[in-house]
Amino acid sequence: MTDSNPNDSLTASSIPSDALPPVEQHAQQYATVRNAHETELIEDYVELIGDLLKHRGEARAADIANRMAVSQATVSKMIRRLNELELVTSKPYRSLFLTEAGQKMAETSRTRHDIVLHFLRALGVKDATARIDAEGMEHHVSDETLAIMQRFTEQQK
Amino acid sequence: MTDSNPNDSLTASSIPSDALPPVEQHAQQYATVRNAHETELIEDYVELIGDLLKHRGEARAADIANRMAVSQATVSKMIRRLNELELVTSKPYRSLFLTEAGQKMAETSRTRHDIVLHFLRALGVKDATARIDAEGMEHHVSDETLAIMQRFTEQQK
DNA sequence: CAAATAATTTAGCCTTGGCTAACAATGTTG
DNA sequence: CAACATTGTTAGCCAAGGCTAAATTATTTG
Repeated sequence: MTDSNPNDSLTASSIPSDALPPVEQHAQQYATVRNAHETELIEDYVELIGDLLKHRGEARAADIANRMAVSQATVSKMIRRLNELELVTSKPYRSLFLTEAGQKMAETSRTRHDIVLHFLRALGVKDATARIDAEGMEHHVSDETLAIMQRFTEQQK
Repeated sequence: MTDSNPNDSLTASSIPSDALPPVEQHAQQYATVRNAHETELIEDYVELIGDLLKHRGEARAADIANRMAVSQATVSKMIRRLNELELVTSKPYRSLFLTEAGQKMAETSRTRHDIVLHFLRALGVKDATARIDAEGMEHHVSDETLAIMQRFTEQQK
């Protein structure tokens, strides 16, 4: 129980963090993360498709592949999934469109993404780093934290 | 090549949040996240094993399974992987131990985790939420951002 | 100390999300 | 308009990380 971790420079904080949480709470943490992982790639695709439609007028599989640094085959397969999930509509060899559900998801993702990105910049993180971090963090930030981030960013202006 | 970006010549910081980043940068963001995904489960296991050893004196597969809300079979399979990666040592049907590399990873992960957790609490996020968010965020926070988070937390004291 | 219980491992299955290679459709251009 | 280039799809492979069921190995206890 006595913690003498030399690398932990934060043990002086008011709330100690070196105790194991109760099993149920701990399990909940991991389960939440696993759950996020199932949806985050989907959200990334939908968000990107929405962005491409907005800024380029069309979303082509080749563009997605380039922007995600992934093969076209991977994109093609994923688009089939998005179709099954009724998030996009597509005709073979033609550009993509978002369904209503897809648009809603794209918007939500984009908003979350922007809040996290702006927050990181407001904190003082360099742009390139903030973009990378935001991409990874956005799917793991609760609504509660998101609201706090947004407030923080507003106050910095 | 489609998707040439007319805004590529602008400096990063002047790109408004609703513009698409240059393809290479965008690709880098996604690649970084994919890369993080490959290691984060490993890190979670190693971190948890380290915590169990520290607080309970031993790390048993059943405890890991309970705390991760995952089957024992899944844990057993993962332990084989951790062995191959030379992060843990184990004899069949016996408790686990971390190798030197494993200990180092556990410590690093724990430190990152704590910094993020303390930061979120310093921001004003409720404890239970902060724990869940920290679990998901920790693997996606760059060293740069981590340092800023730590500084922020210190100033709040 | 034998039997019951608990813990661990193995086997075999599934889904996801990558890949390459080959093929098909579309677009471009000499 | 025929040939070439680009884009999209399909087939088939792989590894990771879940699961259940069954077998194996401790551990506890009557």
